[in-house]
Amino acid sequence: MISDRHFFTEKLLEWNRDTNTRSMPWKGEKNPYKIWLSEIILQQTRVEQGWPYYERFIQHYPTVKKLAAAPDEEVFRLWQGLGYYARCKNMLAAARQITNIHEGKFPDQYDQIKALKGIGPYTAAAIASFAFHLPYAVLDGNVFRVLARYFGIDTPIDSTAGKKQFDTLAQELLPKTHSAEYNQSIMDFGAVVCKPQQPSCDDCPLRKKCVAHHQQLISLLPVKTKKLQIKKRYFNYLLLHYGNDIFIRKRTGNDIWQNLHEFILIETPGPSDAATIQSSPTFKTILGNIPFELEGVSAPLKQQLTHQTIHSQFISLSVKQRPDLPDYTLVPRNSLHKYAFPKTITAFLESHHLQLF
DNA sequence: AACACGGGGGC
DNA sequence: GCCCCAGTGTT
Repeated sequence: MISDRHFFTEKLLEWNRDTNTRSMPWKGEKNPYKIWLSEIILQQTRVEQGWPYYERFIQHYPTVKKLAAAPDEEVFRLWQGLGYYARCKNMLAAARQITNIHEGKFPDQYDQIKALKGIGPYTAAAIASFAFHLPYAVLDGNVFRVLARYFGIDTPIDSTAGKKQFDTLAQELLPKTHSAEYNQSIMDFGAVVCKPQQPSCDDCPLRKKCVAHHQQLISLLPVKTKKLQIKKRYFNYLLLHYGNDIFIRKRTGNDIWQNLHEFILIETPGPSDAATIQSSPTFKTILGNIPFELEGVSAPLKQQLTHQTIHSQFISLSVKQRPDLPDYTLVPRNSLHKYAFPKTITAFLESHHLQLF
């Protein structure tokens, strides 16, 4: 077992030096701010998807102090479309933690790094090893997969026991004086060779001692237990025009699209046509007895999220008398570009050639 | 310990 | 349609 571990680590580093051609904009980066930014953006996000966002953020905010001083709305607008919006909120909070508590200097100890908002065990280990060469092993989707297959571990990776087992193993495998190189190697290896589907076992330098390869377990490892159930939700958006203005609000609470904006929302348990919406009690609460003109109704739009399928339709109305809507703000239609919206809404606006950018 | 959180891409 | 992606915070 011990020799298998030496074999594993040595072959991995050798593969990285001789064969690995994966290039990324932040590879070899030593600036902890840039490493941190890239890691936050890449959480649960493909490199190709996150790359342009990373470059835009670095361009707008070359230092953590610049980011900390930026207006929230401007930052959310830059994050728009990337998903998992709590990351953006936490990133901003962390930037301000660093500026206020650490005087703008990125902390260089694991515990201090992990204490920052939005930084968990993975990101803390990544920053600690890449920026400061501290001996912390990263544990991300790639590492779980590589370890589960090579060592033939069938403990579910989404269980507490599994996390602990893999974490212990990963930490034991880490060559303490080469943490950055090793962490980079195992993640690249998982992404390039030991891929989720159709891994390149024929070219794999580890296959000689890979348990999954020998026992035909490649497609069965790693094991995950949780299966997600997808809820259906029906969003009816009122585009309520008052002169050149329109009503929007910022989404708060624990629901989806935290901190993004939206129009007047009437959520219904099932599909509703525009006529049903207009005669609903909620609609009456919104408009009272104010006369309105129906401008148009969109076709139903569908957006697939990880845990939800959102069916939405947009109902355009105009009023000549201003309704009292304490939760909503009235903004000029041509200033909508200043606010961050979820994909469903930007897609709708673009398809109707409404000014957004 | 279980669950929620976006959007995109591969098959 | 299902799985995965340089995971974290909340309940």
